[in-house]
Amino acid sequence: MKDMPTYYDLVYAVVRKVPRGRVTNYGAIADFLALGASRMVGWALNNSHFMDDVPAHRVVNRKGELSGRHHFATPTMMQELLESEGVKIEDNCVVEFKTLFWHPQELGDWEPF
DNA sequence: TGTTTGACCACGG
DNA sequence: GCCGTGGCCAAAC
Repeated sequence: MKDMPTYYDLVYAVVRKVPRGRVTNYGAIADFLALGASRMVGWALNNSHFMDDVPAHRVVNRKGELSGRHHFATPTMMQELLESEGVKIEDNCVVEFKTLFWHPQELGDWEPF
């Protein structure tokens, strides 16, 4: 683990800011953080497994599909977590994803720390 | 040190 | 509206 601040921390911070019962996608985070590469968000979330306060289950791909469910402890845990927050999941896709979609820019001015 | 891959997205056909 | 291709940056091999 590293202490030096990286885009990981920014991704983690943004994901933590995601309101409960709301979901976002990699592109939004990548665009908000100006990473220029959505793949990095996925990589960051991959390391987020070591974090407890990072609700990675609220992050889905642009299609609203739970692309990362396979990376969780159990493939169904991600869906269970989302449903537990009031987010309906059907066929591994977020129902009304377009409506439940949340953009980090909604925070306006935010502080990673 | 160069190649490959990765929880992706945008664009074009 | 679906499928194929390119691009993006970073880490692992």
